[in-house]
Order: sequence, then C-alpha cells, then structure tokens
Amino acid sequence: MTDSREDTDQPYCYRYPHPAVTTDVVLFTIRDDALQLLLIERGNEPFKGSWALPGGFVDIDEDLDDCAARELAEETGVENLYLEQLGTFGRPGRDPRERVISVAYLALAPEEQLSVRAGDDAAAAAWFPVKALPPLAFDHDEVIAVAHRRLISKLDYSTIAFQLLPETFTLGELQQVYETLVDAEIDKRNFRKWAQALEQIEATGELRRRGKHRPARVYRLTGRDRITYLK
Amino acid sequence: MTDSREDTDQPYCYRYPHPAVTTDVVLFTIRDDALQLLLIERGNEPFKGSWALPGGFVDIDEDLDDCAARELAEETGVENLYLEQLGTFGRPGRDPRERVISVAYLALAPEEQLSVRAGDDAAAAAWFPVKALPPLAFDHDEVIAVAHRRLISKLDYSTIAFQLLPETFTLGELQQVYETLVDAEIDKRNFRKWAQALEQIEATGELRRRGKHRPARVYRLTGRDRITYLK
DNA sequence: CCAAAAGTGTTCGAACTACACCCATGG
DNA sequence: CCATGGGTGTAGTTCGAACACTTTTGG
Repeated sequence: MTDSREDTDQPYCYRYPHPAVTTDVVLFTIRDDALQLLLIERGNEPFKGSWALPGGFVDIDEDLDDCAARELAEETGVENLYLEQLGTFGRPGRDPRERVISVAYLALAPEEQLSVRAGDDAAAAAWFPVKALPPLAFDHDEVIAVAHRRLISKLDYSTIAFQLLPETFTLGELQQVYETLVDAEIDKRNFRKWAQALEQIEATGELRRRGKHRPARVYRLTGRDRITYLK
Repeated sequence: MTDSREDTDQPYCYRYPHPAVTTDVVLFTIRDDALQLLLIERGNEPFKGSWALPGGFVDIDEDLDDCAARELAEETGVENLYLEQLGTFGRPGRDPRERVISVAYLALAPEEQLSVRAGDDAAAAAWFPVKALPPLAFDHDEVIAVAHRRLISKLDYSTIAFQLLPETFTLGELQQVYETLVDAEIDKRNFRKWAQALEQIEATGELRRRGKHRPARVYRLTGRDRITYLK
C-alpha cells in the first residue's frame, strides 16, 4: 500500500502513514412489527458476498456527518433522516486492505419514508430483523451491537423513538413502536398517560380510521426538534 | 501536502487522499474543590503558544484507545485511569495544516494519582478550572464542552464520579465531589442514604482522622468495575 | 351483533425531598 | 470548651405499576 511511490495510481503522499477513514451507518426502521436494519451485500473484495453496513470513505473535504448522510442517500434514496454519531471503530486489522478507521452513525427513519435501492458498489440492499442478522463483514456485528444498545438506552431519557414514526401517528402506533423496541407489552393506560405528560405531542384534530374499530386521534410532534431529552 | 511525490520526506502514498487521525483527551480531575482539566501549551505551529488538549497522531498499527492512553501517559505520567471514547471531530478546516480527524476521549482521575509534567512537544502542561479556560487551539473548546456535558449527564445514571476519588474515601469526600460537579449543595442525609443504597461501596472498617473533628468511616468500591450503570 | 382497537381513573408502593440535632475529635 | 465536620430518621410528596370496562367503527 505504501511502497508504490513510482506508481502514478497513488499520487497522495504523506510524511507519515495515514489511515483511511470511513463512515458506516446503522439505519434502523420498524417493518412488520420488528426492528430491522439495512445491510448491503458487498459487491467487491474484501468480504465480497457478505453483508455489511452501508458506508464508505470520507471525502477529503467532507464533514463526517455529511459523509454519513451522503452514503445513506446513495443507498436509500432518503434524505433528512435522524442521524447521530455513534462511535469510532479503529482496531488495527479490522479491514484486511489497509488501516481503516470507521466513524459509525446511528440512523432512524419510518418505513414509509424509505425506498431502498442498491447503490453502485453494492450487489444488493436489504432489511434484516435485528434478531436474525446474517454473518457480517468487518467488525460490523460489534458496531450494530453498540447501536442497538444505544437506541434502547436512549428510549429511557429521550424522545428518540419518535424518529421511527411518520409525521402524524396515533397513540396506538406509538405504543407499537415502543413495544417492538423493548420487546415487551406495555400497559395501555400507563403508556398513554406517560406519552401525554411528555408535552411533546399534540392532537391534530383529525381522526384516522383503519379497520373495523373505533377511529384513533391523530397526533404530531409539537417541537421542531428531532429529539428532546427528558427531565 | 499531496503534490510532493518527488520528495522522499513523503514516502507514504495512496490512491486517494487520506486524512490524518489523532486522539485528544479531556482529562478532568478535582483540584481545590473545582473541576479542572489538563491543557498543554503548544510548542509548535499551528496555534503555537495557545493551549490545547493533550493528544497526538494515531500510529498506523495502534488501536485508538491505546493511542489516547499513550498520549496521556506521555503527558501525565499516569496509567490506568478511566478513559472512554467521547466522539469524533472532523470538520474540514479544523486543523490548518491538513485534514485531521480527531477521536476525542474523556478521562478521569483523582488528583492524588496525577503527576503532570510537560512532554516533548508541549511547552508546558497545566490545570485549568473548567470555569476559567484560556483561549484554545483548534476546536478544542467544542470538544471540552461535549466532554463536560457528558460527564455531568452521566452522573445521573452511572457511578462515573467515583473515578475522581482515590481507592478509599469518606462519604464526605464523595459528597464534595458530587457537589463540585453539580455546582450546588446537596443534603447530607439524603446523599448518604443514596450512596449506601447504590450497593457499590463498602466500609473498610478503618477510620480517617483529618482535622479537629470526629473521624470519618473509610469506604471503597465493592466491584472491580470502573463504572456501573444504575437502575 | 360481533370483533377489534380506542379511550379512560384509581389505588398502592417505592423513591425522592425537606428538614435539625447529637457525636467525636483537635486545638 | 469550642469549632468542625461526622453521623443519623421521619414525614410529605411525587412517580411509576397494576389493573377492567365502555366506546366506536366495519363487516
């Protein structure tokens, strides 16, 4: 990698060795009442044919957040989703090609806003339930584990879960999201009391009729903030 | 930076431009009943003469955590302190020399264990109260702000503050640490009740006599864990 | 009229807050 | 003996957990 000064393919030279830097994105959504995340099938070596997180190299003049958003847009066709930096993974040897340091991001979006299509260097893109992941390239299993823990623990003290819902939603839908995330049933009355006490949602006044039962009130988030921290 | 292929000073060449990667460490301690952090005076350009976080470039085969620990050991002469990854700062232009992406760490240690001496490329190393920081190099003011927020918010749901105390301590000392961190007085009885209920500390059986008053019971942490998360 | 989700209050225990006095020591 | 920090309990309030029935609609 570093012994090819004569090779005009490698015109970027430094006094000391430099690692490559990538961003990888763990994009969660809820599909079929299960927490799922987006993976791409690698079209190139290393790990060709394995599944991996969407991501790629940071352009030399590109901010890290922008890189994550760009890579995601290239993979999912979606912009303007929730994105937060998760942590940086840089164990030597995690990429067999060269030293690669990866800044991981946690992303959330409602299923409705996602239209996934395979990008250039991906053979395929697909959703997998967090509970049934395929073998993964690099250390992406570790990255996903950290992302999942972070998401779950943020439920307790933030409104992060609202990022998994579209702009308007019913309290039933909200509860389903929480139940999926914590993988347990929640008492309906307590949940609704809690949700209203947040002072983060307001009724739109509309009703949503879906199926043969009483219509539900429709809510939206009050603030423009992506997420707010509680108490 | 990248146009010097003929220069044997720059023997490390790549197909695409690579950023440099550093670690920077925000090391907090409590001195004189104030939360203070370690800064070094830069001996070289850029920002020569300004104060900056201790840190430096990641060796090409070095893990990120190891790099942070090494840089810190070089500056403070202390090993085995609490270190957690804080976040990665990579805005283009944050370093005027070249693209530098910095993985920031939060470190904590009791004053007793620190013997700070200026390292090689630092003109001086010194402690500054968080409330009275000098002008800082790069985006280090931002990094410190993030570190401080993280420390304060972790007080609520972890035992991170114990990392600011030596192995044995009295409840009075523990309370002083918390009062310094939250910058407020805490009710003594409630605090002690809370501390005991944690089930994280045990009396050593010894008494500590300091000054003209009743001796205090000495405690230590029960677990070997650095920090535990509460509830 | 039946199935299905929407909607709604009360009671109990646990956890947190506020608050004041005696104790042991050094000087 | 006095100044200083060490050490202790109780009452009131707030917050979360458990728990069952009526309402409205579509078919």
